Amino acid sequence: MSADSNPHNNVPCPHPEPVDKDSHVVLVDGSGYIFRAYHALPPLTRKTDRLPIGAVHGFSNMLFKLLREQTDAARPTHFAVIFDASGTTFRNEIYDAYKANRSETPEDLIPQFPLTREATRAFGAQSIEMTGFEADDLIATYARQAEAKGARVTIISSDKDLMQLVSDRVQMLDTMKNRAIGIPEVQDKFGVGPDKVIDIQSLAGDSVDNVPGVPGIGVKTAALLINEYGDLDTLLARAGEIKQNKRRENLIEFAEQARISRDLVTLKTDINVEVPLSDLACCDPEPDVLFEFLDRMTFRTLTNRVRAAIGAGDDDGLRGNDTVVSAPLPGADPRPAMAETPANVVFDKDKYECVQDIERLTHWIERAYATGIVAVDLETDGLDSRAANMVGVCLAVDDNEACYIPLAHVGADGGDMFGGAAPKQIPMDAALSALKPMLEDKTILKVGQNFKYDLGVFARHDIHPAPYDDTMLMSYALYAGLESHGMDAMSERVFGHSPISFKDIAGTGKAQKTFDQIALSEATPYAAEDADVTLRLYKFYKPKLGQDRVATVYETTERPLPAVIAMMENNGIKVDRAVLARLSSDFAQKMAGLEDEATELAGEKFNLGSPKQLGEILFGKMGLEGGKKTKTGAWQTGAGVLDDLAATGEKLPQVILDWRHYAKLKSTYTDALVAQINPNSGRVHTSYSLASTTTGRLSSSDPNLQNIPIRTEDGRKIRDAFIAEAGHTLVAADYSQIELRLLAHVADLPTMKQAFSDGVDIHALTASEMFGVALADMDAATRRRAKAINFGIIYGISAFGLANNLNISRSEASDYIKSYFEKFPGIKAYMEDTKSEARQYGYVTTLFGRKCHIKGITDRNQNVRGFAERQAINAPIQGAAADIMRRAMIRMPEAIADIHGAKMLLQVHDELVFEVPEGNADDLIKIAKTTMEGAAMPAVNISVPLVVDAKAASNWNDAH
DNA sequence: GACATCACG
DNA sequence: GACGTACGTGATGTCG
Repeated sequence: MSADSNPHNNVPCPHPEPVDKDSHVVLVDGSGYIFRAYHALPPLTRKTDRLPIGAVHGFSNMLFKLLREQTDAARPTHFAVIFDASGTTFRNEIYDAYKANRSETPEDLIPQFPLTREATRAFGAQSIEMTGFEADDLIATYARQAEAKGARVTIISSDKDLMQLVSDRVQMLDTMKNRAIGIPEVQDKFGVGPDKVIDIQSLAGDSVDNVPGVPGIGVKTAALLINEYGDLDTLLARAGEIKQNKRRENLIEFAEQARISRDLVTLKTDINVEVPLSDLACCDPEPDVLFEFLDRMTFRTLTNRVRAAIGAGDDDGLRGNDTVVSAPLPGADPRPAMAETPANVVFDKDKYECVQDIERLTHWIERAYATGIVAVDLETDGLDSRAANMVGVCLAVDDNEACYIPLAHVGADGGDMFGGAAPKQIPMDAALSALKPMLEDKTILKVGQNFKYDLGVFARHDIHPAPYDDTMLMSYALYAGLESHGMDAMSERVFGHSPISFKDIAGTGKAQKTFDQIALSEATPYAAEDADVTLRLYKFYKPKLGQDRVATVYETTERPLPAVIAMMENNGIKVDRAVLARLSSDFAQKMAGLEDEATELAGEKFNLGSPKQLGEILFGKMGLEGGKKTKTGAWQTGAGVLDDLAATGEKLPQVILDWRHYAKLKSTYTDALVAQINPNSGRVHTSYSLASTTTGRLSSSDPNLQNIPIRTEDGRKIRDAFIAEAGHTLVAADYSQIELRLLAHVADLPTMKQAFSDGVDIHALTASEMFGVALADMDAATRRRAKAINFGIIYGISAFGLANNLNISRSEASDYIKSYFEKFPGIKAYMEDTKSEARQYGYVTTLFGRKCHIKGITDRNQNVRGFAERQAINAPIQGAAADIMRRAMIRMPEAIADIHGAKMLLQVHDELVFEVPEGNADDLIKIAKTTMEGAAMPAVNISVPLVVDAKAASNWNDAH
């Protein structure tokens, strides 16, 4: 569409604004964007008529986002979208083959071109095009004009042809990758600064645009030559000096072709533009025009966002029938794009029902039977699934078809919370009796969000829902490391809908109400909405599991877990108060003594728990050398620093270290654990999070039972307090060296695999390989070094890290690493392959197919990228170990079912703790070992044996 | 609530 | 050549 054939294009701006040094001119490469959006984004079609609008959708979102930038620095003062006009350009006259090898424009993209122009104008931005010129030339002209007036310019594009425009005032922004391109990025890409980009492109050519360049010269060689000779003309003039025969001949023979190429790639900066720069000034969009457009496109979520942003428009008329659906991506497994938003999102809280009699409850249960699927959510008066009491149940059977069944609300409706009568409710026993058959019916799928919690509460009422799906775990299988899996955040991302927050109805802080105190009129919309959202999330995520190839991971290592973990959490472990109390007072005494010592050494009383005060005393008052500041400017007083100081013979640092040791043990363990003993069970019940790590590990909290001390003698004593019930015994079973075994398998390290098969001490073997010491003569210090290196490899080793850990020089550490790579070829390849996988896909995968998303792997900041690379190297190893443990845990309940009274209590990453009646310990050890050692099978046949050590004892300390 | 520190695998 | 780094977690106390 050319400028003069479309009366809407290139219209003057109603409010021209001169560009000056305070201006920020944003120029969008509209044509470039639409092609990229078309190929990169999932195909969307308007539901009403199948009109393809995916690229328009992406384009509109981008416009909106740019135009409502919140910071002054980022907000544009001038904004235009520049398009290619149809027809030939001056470049075709220079070189008739220019862009001749471009393929046909896809058919379903063509109708989207006029729509993007329309979107541009609807958002109040200028849409610019000119016959005979490409968008790039117009952008170049405007950019140079603005630059000359001292303005900042941002070009929205990732087209390398525009990189010649970059300067200290002009930067590019790739909105799809959210990457800024400035001078350093150009330097990275071309090996020269922006001012020499043209010379590089003239030599290297471009197969996409059919720019010929000089044969045999690519970007690397071109950069080499330009850096040596300065510019293209000099190079061509002195081409005879070049040593390499072929290169010299080509440069001479194709000199003219290089010059033509230069004319092709050089952007015109002197176009006599029809629309002056000042006319690009931003205008507020006309709400009527904008909403009409968005409505016609059926962009629901964007409509909502726009309305929220400009506070205009009303609900009526914009709520169309909907709308955008995504076409499936056949076999595609692209970079982990955010799930695109479905547009049929209308939440109608008025349709939610508060169920207060058994007839209505029966009605809802029948609906669940009719649909075969029901979202279930429990409301309780607390967050701890053992201490909390059930307050109500929510069900959802379809969009907006949800109900809340209050069961234990106190008087709040129509009375004060002390004197008011409780609202009308179905007696809990009656309601649960009615619900139980449906919840346990194997033909009805129950859908929950973090269903482990609900299962735990239901279990205390002897209800065991099955089968079930868990939306949190679906999201985890799909997006671990990329997105959070909380319901509110998912709802916002997927539907653009923020559910009522608990704080809104319960308040915050000390005055926060528990759910049973909330009036039904408020409780119903909140509670029913959670079930409604959960069911919708399920429908949205379920097909994605297959599309994104994580269905097996979800089904085998995620979905079965909540029931198993809920059972473990409910089991809890017995803790001996007396042992902890005695330790607590021991530690307190030790601390008191150390405090006196510290006061004396420092010459004043100070708070030993304050790193700030300590730093002042050590490095200020006492004037010790070797102090380092943290990034916030405080003195570092971590264990490493104090260790170094202690090694110089200084007394105070060691006293502090000892004091901290006892302070940690006392506050975090002896004192805190006692407070965590559940009054009903007399045991400690941790809570495991199934979806909070990036690698598939579980985490434990309230209290964390995965970090009970073991490495020091004092700390170990705390484990004496973890005991078996009378007449029972504890069994601890842990995988031996599972991560190193997995490393040997995935990196294919023959020497290491052989050692594991032979049952050789792996650290000694490593030491022997690296330092040439015979296994029989191995000394502890050498073995310790090798052990540190083995761990380092798993963590994505760096010379600095290893040096730090072993207290050796960096060059020495560097030599160790080099020698490790030589002795274990395969490691290097594994590391490179893994990093490359992460770069390509944005995630790495474990042996079992779990995806671990890695952020920052292509970041231009070396630190950020380095961190991401180490994560990428570690994640498949830690993740595979986690997968194996999950598989073992999932099989364990059935495996130990024959041992009456045997219970699984705890998981500590590579260890499981059981409680079993005395006399059955040997049976349990046998079964636990077999189950754990065989847990990778049949999915993966690990090429080294997995070995589990297990031991029974009356307390956790002795079980090791 | 951020930060520093330290417990675990 | 300089830059900061071991991987994954959660709980505690201090301090603004």
